[in-house]
Amino acid sequence: VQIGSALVDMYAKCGCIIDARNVFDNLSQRNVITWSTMITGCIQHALYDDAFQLFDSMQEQGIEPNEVTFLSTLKACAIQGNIEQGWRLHARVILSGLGAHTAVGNALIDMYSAWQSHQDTCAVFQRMQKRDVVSWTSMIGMYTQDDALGLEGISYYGKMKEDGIQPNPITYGYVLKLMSSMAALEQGREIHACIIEGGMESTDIICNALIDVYSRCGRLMDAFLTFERVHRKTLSTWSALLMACARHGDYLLALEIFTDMLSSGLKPDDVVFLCLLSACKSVTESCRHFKSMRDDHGIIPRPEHHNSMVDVLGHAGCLDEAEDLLESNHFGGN
RNA sequence: AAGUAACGUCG
Repeated sequence: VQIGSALVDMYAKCGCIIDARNVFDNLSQRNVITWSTMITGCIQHALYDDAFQLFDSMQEQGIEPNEVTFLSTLKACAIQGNIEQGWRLHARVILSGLGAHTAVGNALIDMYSAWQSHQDTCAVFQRMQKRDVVSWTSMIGMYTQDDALGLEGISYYGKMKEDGIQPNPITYGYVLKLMSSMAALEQGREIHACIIEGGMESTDIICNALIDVYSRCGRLMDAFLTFERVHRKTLSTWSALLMACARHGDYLLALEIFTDMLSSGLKPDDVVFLCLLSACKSVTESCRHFKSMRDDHGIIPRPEHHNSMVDVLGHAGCLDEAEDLLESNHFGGN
């Protein structure tokens, strides 16, 4: 059974979900782990219907889902916004006696938060018996969805510390995001001090968040200094810096950054181009990058890219061209 | 042998 489960897992993680399924179907012995592995594999490949069919079949065959099974199926409901299935799972969690399981509770928080059901999220959180970093961090994360709720998010950060739970870089990533959206500078400094105290000031996730904070405060230099400290620069890192240039109105600098990024070997994605386009001031530059994105990098323009172009055209006073572009934009952007 | 929060654009 163990070998079988491991095989299914291996194929699923290699991206061969078909092979995983073949192995799974041909196994003579399957336990909860085998089923959960297969279900998780399907979910990672966005095969949600298959996942839930398997979830039903396993029970028909007398195998009860355990906490791990619930963790991945709840996540699937969160991602696809499958409300009926999510409620059903929540009920099943309670029936299975897993109502007090911390990780399962966290998955529920995350699901309701992804659905934007504020009430349900809070209800689950309050009923939890043991809350860990993930529970608190997920709550704080929920409050980053809406700028108006920033203060509430910060209050969770305070309560978390009172509760003796140590925030981690992910927590601080969210907290910094809240701070910058509220433009709370003094509080931001306090947080920064805590981050340094915790020895987390050089973790990539925090640096990426800091680049953003600095750029919103107009501190381009600090954004750059932070950028230098990032060990593994990802697309997020680069686009945060591109946005910093864009906010600063420095197209040439953005272009230089973009070129550096290309020579570092990373492949730009649609978001990187959005940032670059938002730094463009002239129609020629903007068109050039737009075409290069589509033709050289094979990225299908989204409505947002067109909108970015429309902005530049508008600023340049080319209203007719802007209108043409808007009309050719069939994706419903404005 | 399976598992929950993870940083960038606009939203």
